[in-house]
Amino acid sequence: MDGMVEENGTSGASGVTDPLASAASSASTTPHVVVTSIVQLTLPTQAPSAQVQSVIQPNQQSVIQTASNIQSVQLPKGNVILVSKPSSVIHTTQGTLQTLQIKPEPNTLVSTQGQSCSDESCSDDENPKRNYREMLTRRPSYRKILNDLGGAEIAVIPAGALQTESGLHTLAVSGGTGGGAIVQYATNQDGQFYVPEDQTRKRELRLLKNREAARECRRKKKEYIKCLENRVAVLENQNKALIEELKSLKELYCQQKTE
DNA sequence: ACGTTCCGACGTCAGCGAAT
DNA sequence: ATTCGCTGACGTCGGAACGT
Repeated sequence: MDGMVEENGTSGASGVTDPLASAASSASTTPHVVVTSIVQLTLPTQAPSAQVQSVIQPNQQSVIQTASNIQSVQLPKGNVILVSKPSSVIHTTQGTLQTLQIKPEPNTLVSTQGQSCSDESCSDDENPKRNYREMLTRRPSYRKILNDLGGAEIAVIPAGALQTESGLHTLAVSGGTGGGAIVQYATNQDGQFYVPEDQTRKRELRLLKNREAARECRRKKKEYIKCLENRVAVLENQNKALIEELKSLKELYCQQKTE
């Protein structure tokens, strides 16, 4: 933990966007956020040193981590942190652990209570494209279709059938994990099937990339759900507090009225 | 101990939109 | 038109929890 924490105390820190202004924008969802001071933090290590000038609400002890090496830096209470580097993670240590990852936009304000989150996945904005996509029903996979048809594990098409102009054949394959696949085969002089090497390599590369993409996608999805859950918790607390406030104000009003 | 059910993670396919 | 990345859907697997 050799991170450098530098207290500026003003919003005019070098190259720092005005946190108050940003806080105001996030205050639409978090009107109770009070900025007390600004911490400019340079995370340690040679690795992607996440320079963080970041954000947080008062009276919360927080931890900032870089996404890559997960080294954390404890911050004193009562500071506002402005994150200027994407791919940083902020954990609060108060109550249940909360994690926010700053992804796409630098200079995005983040609050540790999860009311506002820079990740697009945490946005309340309606995404028409996504909504549209969600409305679309997906057609069944080839594997399912084959199963429904009572198909065998592998449907082999005789050499010569479905031969394309390029001299390749198309086979529908199922089995193993996941859905079916359409694979192109060539035939040699004996009429036996083989898969061209470059095609095999391309396929392996595509599968590898997709594997990693799927992993990342799941990670983001989990993060998003956590973010939503945090938000629910925060809003529930706010709601409770407002109800209490309303109640006490009512009582006060009634008292004064009777006097 | 065993079978069953549930759950989370994974790999793959398919389809979409964006980038080229 | 093609390529690429993202993500929903699907099937599979392994482990935990549970009932018998």
